[in-house]
Amino acid sequence: MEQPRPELIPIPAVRRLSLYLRQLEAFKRKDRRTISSKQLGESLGLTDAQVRKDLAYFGQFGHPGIGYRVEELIAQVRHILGTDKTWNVLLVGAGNLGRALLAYKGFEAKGFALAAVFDNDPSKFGKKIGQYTIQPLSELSDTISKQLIRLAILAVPADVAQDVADQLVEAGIRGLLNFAPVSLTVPADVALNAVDLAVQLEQISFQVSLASLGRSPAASSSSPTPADDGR
Amino acid sequence: MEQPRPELIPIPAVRRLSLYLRQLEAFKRKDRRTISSKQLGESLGLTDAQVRKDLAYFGQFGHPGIGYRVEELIAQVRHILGTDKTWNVLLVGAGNLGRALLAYKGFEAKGFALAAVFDNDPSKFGKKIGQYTIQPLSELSDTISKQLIRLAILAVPADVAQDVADQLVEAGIRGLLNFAPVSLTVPADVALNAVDLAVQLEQISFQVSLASLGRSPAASSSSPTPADDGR
DNA sequence: GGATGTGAATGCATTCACAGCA
DNA sequence: TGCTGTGAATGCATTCACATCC
Repeated sequence: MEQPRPELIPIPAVRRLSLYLRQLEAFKRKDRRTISSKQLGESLGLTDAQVRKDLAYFGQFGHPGIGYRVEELIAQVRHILGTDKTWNVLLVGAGNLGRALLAYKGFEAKGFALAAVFDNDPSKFGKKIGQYTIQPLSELSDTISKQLIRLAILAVPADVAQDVADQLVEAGIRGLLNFAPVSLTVPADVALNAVDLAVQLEQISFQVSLASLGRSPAASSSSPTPADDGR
Repeated sequence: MEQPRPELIPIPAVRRLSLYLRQLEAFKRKDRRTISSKQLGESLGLTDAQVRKDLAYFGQFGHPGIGYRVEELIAQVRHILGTDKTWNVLLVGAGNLGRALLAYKGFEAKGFALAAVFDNDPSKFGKKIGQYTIQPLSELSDTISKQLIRLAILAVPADVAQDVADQLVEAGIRGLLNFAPVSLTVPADVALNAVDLAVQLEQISFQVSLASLGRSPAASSSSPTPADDGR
């Protein structure tokens, strides 16, 4: 009955929650009505116990003997993640990456709506990208309060990223997704996640180097294995 | 003296290694010659003990009383990650995201070189993007063996991602960075990392929801805190 | 003094294994 | 029987604290 104290929820469990949601939506598209922890786990390369434990951190969603009802669990997970309502998201940086993110249509279905685009290059001010007009950073506070924006995506060059982040926080942004290859400093009450392409490639480089070297004499093992995901 | 067995290296330590490298390169640009575990840790929001333990998994790189010599440690970490040599990387998917990745110039400096671009849309075959000519997937094996490519970036729509991944593996790719929002299945000896934009935003949504709700009466805490990074 | 490298202690996260419900 | 939810047991990762070296 009691909601579990958020403090004791493992961060990895929250990350997996997003993956469960993605799988559940895929199962729903295939008209699956219910799913067991075993099946959901297998689709992600996880054990059934892991799936049950993760979900149990947030409440009791399953039905003994049945499993989880797909549609019901989707609604629950969306509610937990906060994506049952739509978030307005602001983008800073109208370079290549920024424009690609703008063009990506997958957001809306996931509960995020691009609401405004900013850049610090005066030559871009007023120009339109699709439906969006590029605004100068000086209009940040205004736009944020008028459109109730709380989340921002940062797709600016590394050398200005901290400066822009500071302005965003100052203007009231509560969560930040950083694509610039630098480590940002923000107040403790501002959520921060980072995606660094080079870091991702380096992780793969490490794994491949390791495999081609060591991996024991039986290096030619290639069982048609389950799925691993971004870590 | 002995190289530590790779099996007992924590995966989180490898992830942080990439972040250490990024910081070290930044310190080098500022002409720092040496750095202590404390300073390196602080720049990333980690403890000194964590930094020392992580680095010690891979060897003895420090100098008691001095710290780590920046340039020396950069070379060591690059060697560990396998980025002291350049990797040829292939891109599949010449859509918005793919083109943005192509345009991103940060790769070379990090040890990765875009070597070829593929798509499965016949109307794109032969077209040029920058210096790259878009090739059909049927030429995968050929190009991979001729240019010695082992890594691939997948920036295709979700519904064809698994199919393309299978072809890449079949053609000899050893590591895969997946941007499609699906969970891929690959053989155990193929390295796989995934970046899903929606998942990243959901994590932030969760954190922000949590903060605005609970976070104890003292919710107005905003100490100008250290850096958190992609998790 | 100022720093590393590292066993030992702690703290988290995962897995096990089973009671209980449909 | 089939499956969940969950304490208890295990296994990893982080932190502590100190011997050691410049």
